[in-house]
Amino acid sequence: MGKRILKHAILGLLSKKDMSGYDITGEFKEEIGQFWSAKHSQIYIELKKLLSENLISQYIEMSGEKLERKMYRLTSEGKKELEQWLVVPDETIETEKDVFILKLYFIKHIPKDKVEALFRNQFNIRSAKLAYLREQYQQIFGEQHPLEIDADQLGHYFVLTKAISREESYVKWLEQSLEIIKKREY
Amino acid sequence: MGKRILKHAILGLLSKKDMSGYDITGEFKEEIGQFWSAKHSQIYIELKKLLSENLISQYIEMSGEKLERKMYRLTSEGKKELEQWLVVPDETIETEKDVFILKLYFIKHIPKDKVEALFRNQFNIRSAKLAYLREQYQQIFGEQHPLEIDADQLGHYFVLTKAISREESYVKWLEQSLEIIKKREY
DNA sequence: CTTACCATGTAAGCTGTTACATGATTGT
DNA sequence: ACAATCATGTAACAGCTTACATGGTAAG
Repeated sequence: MGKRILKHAILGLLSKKDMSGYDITGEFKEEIGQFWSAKHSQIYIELKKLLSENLISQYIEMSGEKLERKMYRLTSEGKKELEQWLVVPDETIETEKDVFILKLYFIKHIPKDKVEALFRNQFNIRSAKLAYLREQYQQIFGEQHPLEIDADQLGHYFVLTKAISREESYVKWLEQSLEIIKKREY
Repeated sequence: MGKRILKHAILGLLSKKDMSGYDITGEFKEEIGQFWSAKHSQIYIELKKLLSENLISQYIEMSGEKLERKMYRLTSEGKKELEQWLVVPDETIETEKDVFILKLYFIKHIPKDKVEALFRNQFNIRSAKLAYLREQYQQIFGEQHPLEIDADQLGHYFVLTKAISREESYVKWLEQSLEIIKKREY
């Protein structure tokens, strides 16, 4: 049996407010998408499953004349399920897969100039992501001190600071490693 | 079509030396398992696929009287395929999934004492991992300067330093975040 | 003798991606 | 008109995990 993480991610998102499948798809393109995501095709299927498990309920909202938005709301059962899942500590850590580092493990088979190109590509992507995350942080929290952040925004704060910390560390390591590559003859 | 990453990971591992499916399974429990891994059930299937694609060849080695080890070796085609794959820059970054941070996004629904327990649990797991990685580094590279590391070991060096950097950053962020949690009333 | 490890494989089921398919709404 | 975005869904396939299944070897 799988761990049904998407199931609980959706329950969590619906705990903030009622949403459609389309809305949920959009959420995974925002900050939380740094740590979990899914495509709409999977989300619509999961929503049907949750509905049949009575963890969520459905109602229709109209967008204009004909366009139906199927809105979903947590049931009390769904809220209970979410709360139970949240407090269970995870005993093990999943492999945090990273194809760039996997490739680097086989660096012996990559020509030196190509190695530098791969590093620069990764540096550009990661730097752009970091800049985007910092901008998000500024827009939402500005110069606010963490102790003064609203309880409703605390989850958002942690997700953003974690994502920023992850990318900062990545970029720093890339810089250091590229320096080593450039200095070495191999 | 998928990206066939396991396929190339196996080709990469076989580029170092001939291995059995069991050996490859073992490799994914070592350092490279920090960035990619697979279970034996998947590996045996992938090896058959690679064999039918003529990217690897097979021979039998005996362990004792009756126990057969099916050894695999890169073919020249396989080596070419690997080298081609290695130099292609990845345009996008996959979501680096992390269930702990996902849960934290829904912190509003976790009682304060349980939040602290979750943090401490994560701190213990990550610290242990970091200690293990540092020990590995010491054993393999000791006080050696990066510019003096053997070309054969360079991939290993980058994978280990990246894993250490990742865990250091994670632990630091956990400490800072737990401080905030403890100071806040919510 | 018994435990841990070596060694390979299949089956069932769940998770996730890509592609196919359709139609409405909003802004230019 | 046209494009971008809103909105929902299914089908086929690929990736991955868990469980089932079997047997050999080495050390105490």
